[in-house]
Amino acid sequence: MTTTKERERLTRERIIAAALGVMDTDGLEAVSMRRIAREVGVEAMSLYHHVRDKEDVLDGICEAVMGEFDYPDAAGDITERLRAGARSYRRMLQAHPDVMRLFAERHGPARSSPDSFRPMEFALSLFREAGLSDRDCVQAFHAFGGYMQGFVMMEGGTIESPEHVKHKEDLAASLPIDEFPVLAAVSHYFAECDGDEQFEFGLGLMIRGLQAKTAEGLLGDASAAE
Amino acid sequence: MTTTKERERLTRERIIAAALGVMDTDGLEAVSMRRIAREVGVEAMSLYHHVRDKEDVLDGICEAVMGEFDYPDAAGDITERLRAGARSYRRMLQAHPDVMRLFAERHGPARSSPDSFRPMEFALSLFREAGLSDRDCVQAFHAFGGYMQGFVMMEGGTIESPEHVKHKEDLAASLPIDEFPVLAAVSHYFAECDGDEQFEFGLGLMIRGLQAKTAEGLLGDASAAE
DNA sequence: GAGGATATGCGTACGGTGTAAGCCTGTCAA
DNA sequence: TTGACAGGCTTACACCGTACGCATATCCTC
Repeated sequence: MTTTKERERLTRERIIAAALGVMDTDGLEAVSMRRIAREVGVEAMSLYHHVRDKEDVLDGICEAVMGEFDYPDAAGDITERLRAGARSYRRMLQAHPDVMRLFAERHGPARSSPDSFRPMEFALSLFREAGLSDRDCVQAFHAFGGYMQGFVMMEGGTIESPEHVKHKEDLAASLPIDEFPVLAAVSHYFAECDGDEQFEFGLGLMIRGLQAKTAEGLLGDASAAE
Repeated sequence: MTTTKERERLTRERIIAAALGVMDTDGLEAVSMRRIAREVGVEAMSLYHHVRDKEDVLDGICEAVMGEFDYPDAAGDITERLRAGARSYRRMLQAHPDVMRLFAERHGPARSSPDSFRPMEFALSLFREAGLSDRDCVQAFHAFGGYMQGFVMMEGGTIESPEHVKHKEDLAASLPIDEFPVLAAVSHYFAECDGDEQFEFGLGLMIRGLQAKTAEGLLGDASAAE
């Protein structure tokens, strides 16, 4: 006779961890209440004692992932620290490829607990340290956040079937060259592109832009003072 | 007696247009085969004579949206043309808020027909005109594409219930100030932030970065020639 | 200890989903 | 006239989220 004692107690945390596990191994569509329940050794309806509904579980997944954000060491100059933070954020997202789809539904990471605001505070403090006005901190936050999430979203992550990849390549190769001259000319670089390098490139653009902005110094701040 | 003649002939295009309509008015979750069928005055299974499966319909939606991309006039200097292209892309996405969720599943716009490559060719030709090496064209494409899509994804679009918005504001307001000093200091700018302005800011960063890159001139090209 | 309250599990059931398989009929070529 | 076929419809199945009610294990109060 299994008592509540001997079978591990069901909690919201266990449920969300199980859901995250299912998402990572079998993809977002595999995440169903019945599947999560099976994973934790329980019937589907029992989950509802610990979570409001499925949406609540998905929010929990977002939170859990954000909780894995690895705050980089405060070493190097500020631009290097910005880079390190961005790399860390990308790694966090890449570790759970389908989480971007949840972010997309939620228009960004679901921030439903104080903890999930910590990476945000971290980012803002970096921008402030870089010498940006309060106003520009918010702007930069949106700019960098948009770039990082958009980039990871585009670069994929979930395993695409080889057949599917082949189909895309075939289509690209079959394009009429006279209508797509530039695409044809640069397609080689698309094929061999390295994710890390691409990410650094865009990151470099934004940081250079930021440097130009701070170089303007008081001008930028003055316009922000409104 | 309704003949095939008098009731408008069912086609893939009509199906996808209906699906897009449902998505725009009632959101992505409302897009079901039964609902689409009702919309075009038919039973669900009839759709399968014109469409492989639901995934095919969703791909079609992505294509249809990409087809709405409005190529801006070739006026002004190259940076202004880049800005105009980016604005146009954002407007396209904003016109169909939930399409970003489809893009997220597909790791970018589903490019399943030659037509859907046209905006890509356009973007690449702009970068080339800006003086970038072939290699940097691809890098810039990923950087700008990531930024634009990520930004639109974050800024939302689907109607969020007022209750939901209020909940988020309450949570943000309830954060302990000593743990979130920067967030507290700049929160005012989050509240009043204007989407257009934010978008331009990030866009400005990337373009400035690009200018710095092209200013290096031959150096950048030489390293790319490898 | 006895008794009741509460928390947490389970089972059943309903209305939704995507779609496989087969049927029925209007159109058209031979 | 006949036969093929395209393009609708119907039925059916396995899944989904979850409302509702019941059983039991735990704990608090007397």
